Amino acid sequence: MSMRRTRTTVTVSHDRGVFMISVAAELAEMHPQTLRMYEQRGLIEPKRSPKGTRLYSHEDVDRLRRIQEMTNDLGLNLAGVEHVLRLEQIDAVKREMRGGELVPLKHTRDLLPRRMPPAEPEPSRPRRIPIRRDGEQPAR
Amino acid sequence: MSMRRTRTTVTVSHDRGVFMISVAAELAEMHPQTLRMYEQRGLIEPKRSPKGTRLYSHEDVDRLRRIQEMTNDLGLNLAGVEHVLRLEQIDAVKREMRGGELVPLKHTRDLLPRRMPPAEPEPSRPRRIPIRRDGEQPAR
DNA sequence: TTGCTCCTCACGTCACGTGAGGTGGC
DNA sequence: TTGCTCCTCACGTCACGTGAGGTGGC
Repeated sequence: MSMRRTRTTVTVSHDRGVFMISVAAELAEMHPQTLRMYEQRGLIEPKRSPKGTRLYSHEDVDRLRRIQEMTNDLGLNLAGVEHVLRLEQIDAVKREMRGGELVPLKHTRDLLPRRMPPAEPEPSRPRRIPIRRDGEQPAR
Repeated sequence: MSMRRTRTTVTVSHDRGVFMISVAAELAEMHPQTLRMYEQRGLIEPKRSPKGTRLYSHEDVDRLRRIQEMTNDLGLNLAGVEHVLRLEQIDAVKREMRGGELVPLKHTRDLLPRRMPPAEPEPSRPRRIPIRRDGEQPAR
């Protein structure tokens, strides 16, 4: 009867990488390949085991579910998801330095980078650089 | 020399419909057809002349340029634009009833409608209702 | 061997912008 | 008549999700 433990509660730190990709995918109700894609786009950054296997934390899974929500329920594309998450980031920072003036949201976008901040590997690419107003005025 | 006015400044109320679609489109640097599309999706609601011609206000054009920015520079799709504009709306309301507690943004999305509020004619449609986790587990 | 991991490439579907086509009134 | 408006329909392009194919180590 070596140390028979009945019911043990294991506490896992919220940001510790514990789920391999198949498990994380199942928890987040996503395709594993999708998780890899999101990582490539810089939406999520799972830890890695020494062998290189992705390890997702509880926080990571939560984030994935939020992304899932925006993507599936609200229909945002990934650029939209990135933008919203960034807005929340900014909002969190502003709340942190509370007590000061609240910056009116109309100007908040001035704080947003046109390109992603240093940490992010890939910038959100513009969809198109259209040549607009073409064929609108024959010759003027 | 009947009433020769040199340099008159006309003041136009910011929400008064004054630009017909071709002008508004040029000011916003968009295709007129795009403006019609945005209206159909509930992103913009220009006034109408008695004859039914759309009349865009300065506010409308500003809004169009903001949409343009999100769409072209940041790559958001229209669902994303709707969402962001709605978030700002909520934020504005919260700021209005200032002095009270700030609602943490993590919970802000609980205030968001799954479907659009009364004023909006068309709800943002979900992109897909995927049957996920298919082909992931053969038989379990 | 099986079942996972890693990766890259390719295809199908959908959103969205815009062109076209036909109407009607200054 | 011309040039605008209105509308609807259709097509091309791109994003994104996912399947497939081939690798390697418990």
